[in-house]
Amino acid sequence: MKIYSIHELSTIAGVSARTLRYYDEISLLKPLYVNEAGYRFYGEEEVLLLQQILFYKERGFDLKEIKQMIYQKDFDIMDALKSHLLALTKQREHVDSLIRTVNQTILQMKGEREMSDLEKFEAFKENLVKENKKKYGEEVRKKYGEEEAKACDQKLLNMSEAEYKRFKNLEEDIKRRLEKAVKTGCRPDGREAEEIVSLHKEWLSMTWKKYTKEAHRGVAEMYVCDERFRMYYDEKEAGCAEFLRDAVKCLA
Amino acid sequence: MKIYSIHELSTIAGVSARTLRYYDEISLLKPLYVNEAGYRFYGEEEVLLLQQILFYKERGFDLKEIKQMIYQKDFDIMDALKSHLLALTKQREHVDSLIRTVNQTILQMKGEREMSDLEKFEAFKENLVKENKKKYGEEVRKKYGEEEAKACDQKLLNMSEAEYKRFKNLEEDIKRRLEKAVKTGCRPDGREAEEIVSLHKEWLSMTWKKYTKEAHRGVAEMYVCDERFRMYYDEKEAGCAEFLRDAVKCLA
DNA sequence: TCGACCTTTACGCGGCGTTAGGGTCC
DNA sequence: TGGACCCTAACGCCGCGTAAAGGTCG
Repeated sequence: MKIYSIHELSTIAGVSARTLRYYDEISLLKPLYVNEAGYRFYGEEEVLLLQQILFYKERGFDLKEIKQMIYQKDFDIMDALKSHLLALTKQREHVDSLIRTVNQTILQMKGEREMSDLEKFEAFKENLVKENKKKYGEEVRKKYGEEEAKACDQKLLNMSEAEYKRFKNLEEDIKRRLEKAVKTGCRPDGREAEEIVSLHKEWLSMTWKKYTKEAHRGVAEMYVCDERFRMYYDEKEAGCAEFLRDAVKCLA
Repeated sequence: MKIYSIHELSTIAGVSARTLRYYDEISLLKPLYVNEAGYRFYGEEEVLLLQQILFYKERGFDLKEIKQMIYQKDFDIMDALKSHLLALTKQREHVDSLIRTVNQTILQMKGEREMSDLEKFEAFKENLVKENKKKYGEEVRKKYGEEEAKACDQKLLNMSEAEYKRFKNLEEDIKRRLEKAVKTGCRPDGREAEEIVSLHKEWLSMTWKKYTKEAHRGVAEMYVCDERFRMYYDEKEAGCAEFLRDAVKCLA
């Protein structure tokens, strides 16, 4: 089993050694063992616990609460992980809500919209922590049961960071080549267009169960209709979304 | 102009009165004026400043830093808002990254995947704060110029909370009716299907610039191919995504 | 005159950062 | 033997919460 010194663990986990000593002091995370000189050493179980601690911290629990949770007699890491998933999806909604508030405030400053003072703070209040804390106790386990599938099974969010980065790179590559193709006036039934369509197919296939031409054409059509997508493709060069749609229409 | 007492402001902003007094004490947020009895009163400008303070807090700045930023000679709320947008989109990515880590950890615990100890903490480290703090200073303004469009112009995130809630309600309504239709064995070319398709069209139109049947059919096709969507519709009742696709094919 | 609001002053806490002074490992 | 690591002990900071003791407003 891999054993870590205090500095090693602090490095891989991105916390300070002082923090680990403090966690030891308050018995939140004890080392696996301590040698005669007093040096602390941590094993695999401690690594997992530390990860749990950090997740709970992200969710806004204080250390005392965390201690109670992870040293409950029936603490189950699997349950905890599922609970993190739920909490994190709430976090996402919270951030989205903040983004909307910023956007609305911008619109208001431009004079394009009215906004009450209450609205300006709505997003901050969303009882994040309260909601969060309710979600543990006895009836949690049932809740997980119901909501588990909802939170877990989005393919994108199930990728590893490595996979995700590859996915993102491909996405950017497609965008760059699209921009160039439009700028240089390529034809949507030409050689380069064909390659772009093929890359796009590959990219779609990373998240699709079964690829079909019809769906591919449909998505391309949507890129033009849905502003969120069109703005993405047309960000630097107008007409990219349409070029992609036409290319897919011709070549997919 | 609307004038708020300390308690009123604390209520609409979701902070404590103590906090406001503390902000006064450290000269982070002074009242508009103080009456003879020492009562504090806040006006519209203070409301806006408090909103800025809270945004910066969400981004992880401490009060001293915030003070420096908002009392810079050339502080511009519009610039600040745009900077918040950028920071918040990073936050979203951060949360997504955490979600992926949780999912991967779950897979590892099920024995379906290997995971290094480093990977377990990758998402926590993402130099959120550091990245965040770099993004202010002289060269910020240029940056905004470049990235502004990217961050701002997603239609969904530009909705007000009220609009957004209506949007979400419609979404849920569609889902419920779909589930019922599938469960009761409705035909995809029947009466109820027609209504669902119509609701779905309305829902799409809330984010689409121009609605077209082709795009509608395409999206419906995609719902079946892309797990992320199919899982959403099929969550409680299998076959919803396919039902919707078939209905759209027949009736749109 | 009452009760809801406001004030200042002061102590305390959580979660560490940060020395200071010294031991240990290879 | 040196330098990279480790230790404990102690103080200090930030951002408030909280309580005490009292003034003010309608």
